[in-house]
Amino acid sequence: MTNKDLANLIFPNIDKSIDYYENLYAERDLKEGSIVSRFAPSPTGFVHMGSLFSAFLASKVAHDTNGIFYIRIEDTDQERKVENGVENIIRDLTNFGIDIDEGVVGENEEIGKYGPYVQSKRRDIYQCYAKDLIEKGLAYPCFCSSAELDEIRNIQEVNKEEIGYYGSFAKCRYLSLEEQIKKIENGEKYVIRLKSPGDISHRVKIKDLIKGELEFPENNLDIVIIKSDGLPTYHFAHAIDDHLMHTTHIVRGDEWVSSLPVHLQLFQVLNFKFPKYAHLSPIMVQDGNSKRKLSKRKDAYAAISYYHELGIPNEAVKLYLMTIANSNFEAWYQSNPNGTIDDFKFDFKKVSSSGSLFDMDKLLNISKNYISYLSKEELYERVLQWAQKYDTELYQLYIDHKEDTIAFLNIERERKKPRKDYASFSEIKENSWYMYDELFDAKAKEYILPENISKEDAIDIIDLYLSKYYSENDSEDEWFAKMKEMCDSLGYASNIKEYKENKEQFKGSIVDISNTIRVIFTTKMTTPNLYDILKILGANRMKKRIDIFKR
RNA sequence: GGCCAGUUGGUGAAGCGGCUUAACACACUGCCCUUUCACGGCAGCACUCACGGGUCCGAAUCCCGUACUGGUCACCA
Repeated sequence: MTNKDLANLIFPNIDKSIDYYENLYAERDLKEGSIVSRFAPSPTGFVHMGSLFSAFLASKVAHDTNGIFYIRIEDTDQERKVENGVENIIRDLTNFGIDIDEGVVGENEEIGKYGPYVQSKRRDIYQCYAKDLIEKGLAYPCFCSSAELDEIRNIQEVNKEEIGYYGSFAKCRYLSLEEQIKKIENGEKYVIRLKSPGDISHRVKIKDLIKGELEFPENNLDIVIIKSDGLPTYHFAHAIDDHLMHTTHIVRGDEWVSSLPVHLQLFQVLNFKFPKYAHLSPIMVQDGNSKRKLSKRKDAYAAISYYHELGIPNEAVKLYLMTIANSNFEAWYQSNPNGTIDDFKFDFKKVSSSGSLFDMDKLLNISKNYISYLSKEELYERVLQWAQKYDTELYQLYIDHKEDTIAFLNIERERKKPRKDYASFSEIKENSWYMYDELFDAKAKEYILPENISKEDAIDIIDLYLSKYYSENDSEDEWFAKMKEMCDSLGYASNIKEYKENKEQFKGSIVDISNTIRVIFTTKMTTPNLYDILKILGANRMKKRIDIFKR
């Protein structure tokens, strides 16, 4: 009886050698310094902000260095698998504008030479390496039931001993080959465990690109590498896949740092080159007095679909994520206003090693800025696209009134510091409905005039304005000069300063007059520049709206 | 409980032993500009860097301890 017999008994159908796979998945032909990174989600639901964050950064570093960013699906937990899981993930990523170079790109679609990229389809590969380990006496079958494992744990807890399957607690480690074979032939269920060569009194040092030098006790736990269903655990799959797929940088959440000693050991035992790690701190959220990880269940805004529905541009979300990721990004972006994230060189060293609180205000502000710098045509197109999906009424209005819409969106836009009105596309309608007769006419209107102007005053003002002062073709300067002229003739101050100094001498000021006009045409006291609004409305529609106001 | 990490304002943070009377951005407040709003400008917002010790001529920056926060200790990833 030899280890080889045992290995053959356990994996009778594995006939390839590890050399076969080593040769099949040859080194990548990339330039020195090119980063190969990956996003490796479990298909358990949609992509949320946290995983998007790591996917985004992983793709960013790869693309910064002309490397490869690929997607691998980690579906070794068959129980947690979700219907359409893969499709949802790919959709979320592509909707978000993350370019996938390789790997899974659809439910049953993949590209690249290092596949399959779905772990459940790589069973033979994992088993091949596990078989090799058994042959070499570096892994063994373990027949302990979960009840036995619980018992071990209980004993360890009451004795305040190290918890886990190791040393004398690792009963199955000391089974003879004959016993092992007999148990297998009896049909007992088992897993494959690593025969850990580690010693807890030894320390291991591991450098993390974000967290810096980390030091741990060496792993001495005989961790499970192949589960009883024949699929690998995360740790084992990680080592095999990232080795075979030649991942250079592992970018993942920092919930993994504590398994680093296990991973290091696995790479050593398998004789693989240890990759570089970058462990990202999670995005946190304030919950009462404490902080917790952003949760897809508790926080609606954790879902990226939330931003799509709201009409917050992807770019804005990326900009936000990059400002949390690299503290120097914001300053860079300010000094490179025409640059895009692609031009910015991401640096792991600048990543904060503690988790930051999710700041919606900041995101909204970034979005507001981003939208303000879109050209009028771009904005129109973007809103149109968004509305097609989320607001069909607005969509129709945008189609029917393209020219006026663009003119409206352009008010105070084409200048060095444009107006910042909207943090999201969904805010636009509530701030522009009055520009569309369809909405204006249908709406039950409430005109709130300036305090010192009665409805009768308002009617007098508007009649006088239209008959004597308004001319459709006036330039803004001419228009404003006439407004002043009218103010003076009516006994309202055309100069605010004068008005403030001698309030008693006037009935009011030009503010009252322009707001009266504003309210009559829009019902609102606050709008973008009145001159532009009137220009878009035009004389005919103005007259109609005056009639509506009078009744 | 063991192991690991983090702790600068309401938020994100800069800072790496003297240039810090702690950048910058968001939020907030006030003023100015102004036909409203928005933009813009200015000012205010941490008497101090979790706390306690130590090293040093000098500490937010280095060391030790404490507290707190987070992660992890599965046949889940």
